[in-house]
Amino acid sequence: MTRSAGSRTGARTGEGAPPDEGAPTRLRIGEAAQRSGVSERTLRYYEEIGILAPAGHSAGGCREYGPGELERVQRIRELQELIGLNLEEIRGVVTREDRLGTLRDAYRQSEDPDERRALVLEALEMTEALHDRVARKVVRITAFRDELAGLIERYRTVLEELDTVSA
Amino acid sequence: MTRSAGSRTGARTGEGAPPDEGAPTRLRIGEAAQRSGVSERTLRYYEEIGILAPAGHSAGGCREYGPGELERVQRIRELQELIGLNLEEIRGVVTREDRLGTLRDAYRQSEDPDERRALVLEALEMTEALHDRVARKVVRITAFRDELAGLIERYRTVLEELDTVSA
DNA sequence: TTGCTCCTCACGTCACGTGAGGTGGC
DNA sequence: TTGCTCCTCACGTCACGTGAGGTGGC
Repeated sequence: MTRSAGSRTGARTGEGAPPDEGAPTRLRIGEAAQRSGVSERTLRYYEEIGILAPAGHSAGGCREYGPGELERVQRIRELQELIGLNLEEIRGVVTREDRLGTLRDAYRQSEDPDERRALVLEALEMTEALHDRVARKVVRITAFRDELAGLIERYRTVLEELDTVSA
Repeated sequence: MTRSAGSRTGARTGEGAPPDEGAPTRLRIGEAAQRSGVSERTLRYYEEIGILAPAGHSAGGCREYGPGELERVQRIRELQELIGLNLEEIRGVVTREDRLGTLRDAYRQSEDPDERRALVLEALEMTEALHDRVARKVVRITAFRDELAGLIERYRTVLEELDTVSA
């Protein structure tokens, strides 16, 4: 409930703003959407289905997003666009990553080592599976790119022939 | 209306079938869907919106697909999954490719050379635009793959550390 | 006749898009 | 007060998924 409502326009047009007071930059939904390249609706929808919560709310009830949330949007988009996961699958991935994140918190370093090991192993296997999917897609898309390059070559040849004939 | 209904099971389990009678293999929607890796509904939907027509119909009214249609499905899928075009954009691409295809028909070789040139030039520019989009995506997805590989490395290191500590 | 695949509606779903109508801080 | 951005419904859309109910050839 730390009342830090304002701070709009951020570091936009160099205005000699005071050096950060320590609190990370909080953006309202409009700016957050623009910077992460999605729509406001998308951010609200991600919140609705529980895969991305705002860092907090302003006094007036506006959603506020920090850098961590923007990174999360990037992650979600990568998993969605580059691998082709749906949002339910993505929930599974980011939930596991969240649990892993808690491992790095200092006050949890003393937790059950077996459980820690199991969690890291699970994350390793999940990431390997994702890597495989991406690697296969890289193969397909590279082949497709080369196919298009070949097509371009042929069109150019045809054009040259058409020109030499008409000349 | 060439009545060639039957020919199911195709060249499935080596049955010593008579060597092809010349007519290209026609598949009904079930086999066609399986071979191109999409659902029957998807093939019907593509027909509904006018981007893929069956090669013909059997006497009983069943849709029949030839090798050309299966290739077209592949093309549509590449444009959809690897570039991220929607079906309206895909319609634009395949329509242009169709017009280009008519250029190769012998009985049309005598058409207006200026129009031919314009068509090929148009196809060249369209393909270059597609190539650029794919190339950019290759960059992104390769970076993502490497990022995942780095994550895997780190998880493995963490696991080793956990093991040496507990040993 | 029984199985299988096919057919045509037609409603459901996922991931948002797009207004409608209203509030709230500079 | 005027502008702007934000809010919450709520219906629309795209690309299919998923039965319902029925026909047709081996």
